[in-house]
Amino acid sequence: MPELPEVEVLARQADFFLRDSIVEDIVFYRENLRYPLEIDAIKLLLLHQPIKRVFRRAKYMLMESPVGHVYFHFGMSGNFLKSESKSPPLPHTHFSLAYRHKNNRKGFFHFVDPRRFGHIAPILGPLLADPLIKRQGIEPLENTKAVAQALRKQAKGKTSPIKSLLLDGSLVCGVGNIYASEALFLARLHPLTPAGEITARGFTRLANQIALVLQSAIASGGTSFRDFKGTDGRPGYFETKLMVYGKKAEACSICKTLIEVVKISGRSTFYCPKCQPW
DNA sequence: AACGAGACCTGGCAGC
DNA sequence: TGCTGCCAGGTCTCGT
Repeated sequence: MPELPEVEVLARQADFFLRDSIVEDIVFYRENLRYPLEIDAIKLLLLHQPIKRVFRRAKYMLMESPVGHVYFHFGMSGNFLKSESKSPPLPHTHFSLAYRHKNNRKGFFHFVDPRRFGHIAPILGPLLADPLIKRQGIEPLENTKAVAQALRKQAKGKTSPIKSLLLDGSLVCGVGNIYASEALFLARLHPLTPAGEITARGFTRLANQIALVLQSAIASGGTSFRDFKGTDGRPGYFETKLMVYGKKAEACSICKTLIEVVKISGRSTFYCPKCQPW
């Protein structure tokens, strides 16, 4: 579920409520998610601390207090839901946080993740020195020229498909399976094109379209594919704007050719064979 | 070194 | 209706 836009939407909504709030209580409902949870360290960083801000880096949501950061990763099915009630809003709620804002407004956030591919972990030292943060690639919304250059440099001499390169988060972060298909469609590049064969102009087009599709998805509140919801439980509306993802055998909205699907490194990849010539 | 497959885990859905 | 098998947005690890 959550790629960059979905995490951005969750982080903005969480920031709105949690910035300048005190964390009054934290409850863990289990001792592990993807990995064992460092519950004591997370409590040390958040409990009774004021939240300075909540923001996103790559597909991670980061909560900052005066003593450090805690990151939330949402895996494939994770979500961060706001509620007025202390009790878990859904099955598979693994963590709850009670906050009180300095204006006395209070509430709860709940980390819900049925598949438990997500994780919550403390970052004790400086954020930029953390190994996890260090291995994240370029933010695709910040500098499209740098994205195009990085992709081009990495692609040099490579015969592996461009789609695989896009999913490498240590190069360009935050682009997941849905938006990789969408950006390649918008840039008119066949997903199986050997990365090394793409021209400089092709990479510029691709970097621009990655940024555009991500921005558009954020503006729409994320992709409500299957089960994604914002913290308020409302779905995003970007799904209605998807051009190829999940549209196998449907007519391309540009040329009416039927959308095809191919597995690339094990992930379903959707494309229009006419709009995206190889 | 670089790539792909497999693993993690649950829920939803299509097909029988 | 109910069972089985397949598929899913991410990312780490292992084997080739």
